[in-house]
Amino acid sequence: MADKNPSDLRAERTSVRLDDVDRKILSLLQSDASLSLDQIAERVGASKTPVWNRIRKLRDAGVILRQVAILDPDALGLEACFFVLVRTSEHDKDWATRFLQALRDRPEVIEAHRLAGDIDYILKVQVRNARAYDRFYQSLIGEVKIHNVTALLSMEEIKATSALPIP
Amino acid sequence: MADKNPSDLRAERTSVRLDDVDRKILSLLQSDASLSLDQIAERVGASKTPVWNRIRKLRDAGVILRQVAILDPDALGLEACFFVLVRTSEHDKDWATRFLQALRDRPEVIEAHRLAGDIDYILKVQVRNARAYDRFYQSLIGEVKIHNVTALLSMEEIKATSALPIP
DNA sequence: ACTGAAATGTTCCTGAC
DNA sequence: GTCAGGAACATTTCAGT
Repeated sequence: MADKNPSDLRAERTSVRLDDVDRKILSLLQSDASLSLDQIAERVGASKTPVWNRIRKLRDAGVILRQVAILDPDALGLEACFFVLVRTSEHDKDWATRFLQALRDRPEVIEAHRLAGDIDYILKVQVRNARAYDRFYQSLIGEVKIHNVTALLSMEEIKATSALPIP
Repeated sequence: MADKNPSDLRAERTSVRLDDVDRKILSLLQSDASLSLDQIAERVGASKTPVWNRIRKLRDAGVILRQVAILDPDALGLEACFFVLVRTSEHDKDWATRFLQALRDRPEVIEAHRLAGDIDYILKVQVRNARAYDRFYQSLIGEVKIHNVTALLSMEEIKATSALPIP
């Protein structure tokens, strides 16, 4: 996988200009990246060459980041999903660095965001069961000091898509 | 690609047995599904045919759900990400059906979970900016009655992966 | 800038061993 | 598990529109 270099000069600040054909291509690839060039060309109503050129351009422009396989958490026995709301008292840079590293090092942490407002961080954590979550939690608070933690347990995944709304 | 038949007898309730080679294959495909069979075979230390048979088995068993392209939200101009905590007073089935449909219909809703505890639902919403979030919010509460909503604005995506921890 | 065709190399997938 | 081969596909190029 290509690393994201934050200092490189890709056109990420100014959002890329897309026409309807680009949008259709992106929309198709977001839902099924195993489609062949022939199938994509047919569905967007163009021929292979221009479609191929557009996909290349979208990749180079950084619109398409990568292609991945989506696995079923249940089939892997990962039946518990928690959203974790974190409040911290520490706000120095050293603490933040260690906290971020702790999150990046733990594969159970699927997603982590720093927030505006009185909750400082939100995590999405996918584990086998509640006991596995507790192990994760104990290990995390053992590694970095955290003021307050609220865990929200998901009972049902109503919707989960990797597809962004294409503007 | 083979169609998924929802009524078939896949072993999704009992988690599938995996050996180290399966785990390696899944781990590779989770981070880069554009790898060729040759490359995967080389990296897991096996030859093409057995690797191909394993991938087929993992697909048929429902462990590998699908293959998608991951897009960059910033490159698409989707610079605002909100986590939305929803409390409702209504708990009848009709309300739930309409609420779920409203979420499924809105492409800004990337993720939606029903929760245990005093917060009933959590949503992840990806939009262009705060104004677009407000439009989404107004439209949602206009469609279904919601008791209480808290929006958490993401300032920074610390980690975001589609890769599950493989047990 | 797109189409259609064609050439070439690569990869997939099957079947034999 | 290995190997080999035909089918399918991706990736260029090129002439015509």
